[in-house]
Amino acid sequence: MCLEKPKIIAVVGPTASGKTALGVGIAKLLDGEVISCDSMQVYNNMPIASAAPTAEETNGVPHHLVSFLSPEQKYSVADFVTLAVEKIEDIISRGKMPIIVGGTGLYVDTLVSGVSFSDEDSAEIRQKLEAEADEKGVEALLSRLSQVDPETAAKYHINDRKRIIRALEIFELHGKPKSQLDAESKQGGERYDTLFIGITYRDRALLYDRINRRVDIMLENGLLKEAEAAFRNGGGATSVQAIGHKEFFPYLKGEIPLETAVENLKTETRRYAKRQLTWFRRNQNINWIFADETPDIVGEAEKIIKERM
RNA sequence: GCCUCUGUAGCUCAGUAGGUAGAGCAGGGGACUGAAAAUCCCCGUGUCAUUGGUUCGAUUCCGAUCGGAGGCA
Repeated sequence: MCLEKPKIIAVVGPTASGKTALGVGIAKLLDGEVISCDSMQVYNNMPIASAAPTAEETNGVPHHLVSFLSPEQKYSVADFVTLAVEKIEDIISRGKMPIIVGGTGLYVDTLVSGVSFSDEDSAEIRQKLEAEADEKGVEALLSRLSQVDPETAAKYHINDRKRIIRALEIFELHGKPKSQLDAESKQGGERYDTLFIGITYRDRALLYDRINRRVDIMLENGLLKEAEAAFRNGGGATSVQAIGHKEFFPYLKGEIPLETAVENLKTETRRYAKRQLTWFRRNQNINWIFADETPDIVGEAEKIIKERM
């Protein structure tokens, strides 16, 4: 017996492209609820930096997985997928349409493609491997990896310390090479029948203009204060990574002028958008909408939905 | 007005003892399965300000012109 997979809609695209508005527009159209696929919006100390949807923006449409974690709490793809799957089931059970909206490509793809995770706790192993890398060098770890998992080792550059360590960590924890585990994790096949709608700008310069302007608006909305609060709390593992916080830390330490920090923030955001585009570009199933040549974006999305769903 | 320095990649600057040039940043492309807004890899042709001269050959030497910075007055 083969049950039909649940239908969901995924709205993806680079930062500042207008995903939030589109998600809300589609939700209104289909009586849906939004699940944020974003690794930073989950934290409750960075609503401005992460551009978490405001009450005004959501306009009554429920949004899930936003601003519910304090910055000390760890979060990962596995956590995200577990929570998102629950939310989606819940939304469907209430007869509503799940709409996943977000720019964290790894989260979106992992959720949709049906990768499954086992329980694991590898903090100790990782620490041990980190120490070993410091002592003997990453070369030693990579050569060990090529013994136990030649397929993965061949894909990694010697400087990709993080991934080399993770691959060894997986081997020590599960006794299986990462390449094998990855293959097994996909056995269930796609989790949903997903309609992808992407939003971006045909002219990259226009996207970059929007990013620059949005940073200025965030500043007007109190971004610096938000970053300062995070800084005073020791930064937290998350703010150290969060674009919109980390760029102000050197300024708050008195190392660079404010305007330099702002410039750096704009540059980092642009580069982030570029990486997001690289990620999404390889997904051939995305129906792209170009905001700079589409007067009625929600209308265009509606057309796509009617045609393909 | 005179003197000195300076004009090389989008930006900051190296460099060529004369044989058409290279770094950082920006920018572009790619990767990505428990940190992912993170992490990692690859990519550098530009009238060497303009214009004369010397030379087999000038971005490099000399002159003039036009920008820029500083000094003298």
